[in-house]
Amino acid sequence: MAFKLLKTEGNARRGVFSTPHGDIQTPVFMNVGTSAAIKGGVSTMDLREIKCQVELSNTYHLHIRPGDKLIKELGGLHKFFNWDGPILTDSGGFQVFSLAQLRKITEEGVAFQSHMDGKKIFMGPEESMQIQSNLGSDIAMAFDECVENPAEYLYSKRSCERTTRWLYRCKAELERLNSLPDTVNPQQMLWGINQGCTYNDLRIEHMKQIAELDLPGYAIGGLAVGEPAEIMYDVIDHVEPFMPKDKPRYLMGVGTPVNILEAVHRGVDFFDCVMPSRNARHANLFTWKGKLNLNNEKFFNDPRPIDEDCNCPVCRAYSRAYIRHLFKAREMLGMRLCVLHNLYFYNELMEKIREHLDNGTFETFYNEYREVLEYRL
RNA sequence: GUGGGUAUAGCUCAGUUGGUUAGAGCGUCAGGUUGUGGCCCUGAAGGCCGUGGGUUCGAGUCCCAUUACUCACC
Repeated sequence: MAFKLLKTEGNARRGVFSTPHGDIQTPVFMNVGTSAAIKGGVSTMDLREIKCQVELSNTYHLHIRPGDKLIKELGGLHKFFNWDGPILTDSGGFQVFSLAQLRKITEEGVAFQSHMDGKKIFMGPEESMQIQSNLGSDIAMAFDECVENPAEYLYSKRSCERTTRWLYRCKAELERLNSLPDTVNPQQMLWGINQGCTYNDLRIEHMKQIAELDLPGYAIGGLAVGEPAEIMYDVIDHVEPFMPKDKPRYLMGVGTPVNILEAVHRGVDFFDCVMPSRNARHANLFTWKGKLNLNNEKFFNDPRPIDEDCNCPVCRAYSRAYIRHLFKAREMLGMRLCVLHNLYFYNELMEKIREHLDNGTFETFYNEYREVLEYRL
């Protein structure tokens, strides 16, 4: 369970991270399957074909439905949805703040109502670890408070301090759970999460605190929540020097292809984002020449693939006109094809980044594609 | 055939005792979407108010005729 740094170019890093379910080549994009399913009808049978290395699922959602105890009974998440590669589970911290109703935060944890049925639920560090242990993911994320942006300085400071205390409880609880005889994945790891809103001094102070726990990985959370991208980059620039060099860094929930390029450039290794799949469900696609909205009328008779430079299973077989027709006809296949393409694009973007890092040409690639990827076709 | 009802945006419909530039939802067109409820948000285009007369300073609105659709009865 270790991170091996293979090569660096500036701050950018090329590495490999070992997990109980195989190695992860970094930088990497994790494909988001919140409820143990990639939205849009993509199954784990498809994941290898679209170059997915890591799948991400969510504690909050799976706890509410179908229930983490059921998943444990059925042999854990890997078996449940037929994926034998690495899985990371988010702690539920973010969802408690983004989805749940009527939440009440105390030192113990958060009491809230489920967004599905209004049921009252309590989740604290121990509960989050117990759920993630039942799921048996390879990487469990710490239970944190994702502070809204903007937030008061004093509130952010106190929240960070509490998130640090929660992190110690997460670590203790996971160590206890991993030592139990019937645990699903005894080598499950805990990664810590840096918070601090947009206050660089809080970010740095918090990062120093959580680095002391010597966890196998560290994330930057609470970004891309409405602040301008430049502020996000600035926070990364400030926090990165205080993140352990020999541990993977994960920028949670980010982002656009350009956000990812910029973050890799600044030393980040792991990413996840709903953007490729969510946008795909509305026919918003990413290509090597820019962004494209297949709903646009101009594509109604376009015989070309989504991206002529793409080698994904969708671009090898289907035209823009056909996929646009599927969307207009509300056929679910349209959504599925677009999600497959966008995830392949993201995974291929990461593969190219890795190749360029291997070859020492990342800087050139970064400069060449920063603007192209934002262009609207 | 007789009697009633309806006719307004592509669709389903609002529209005050007659009073500025006739509205909504859906659809269309175009933006947005960052640790995911397929949700949602923003903007735009789109009307000879069935047709022809009439009353009035002024008609989507009142009157007459006509056409189409529709319901009931014969």
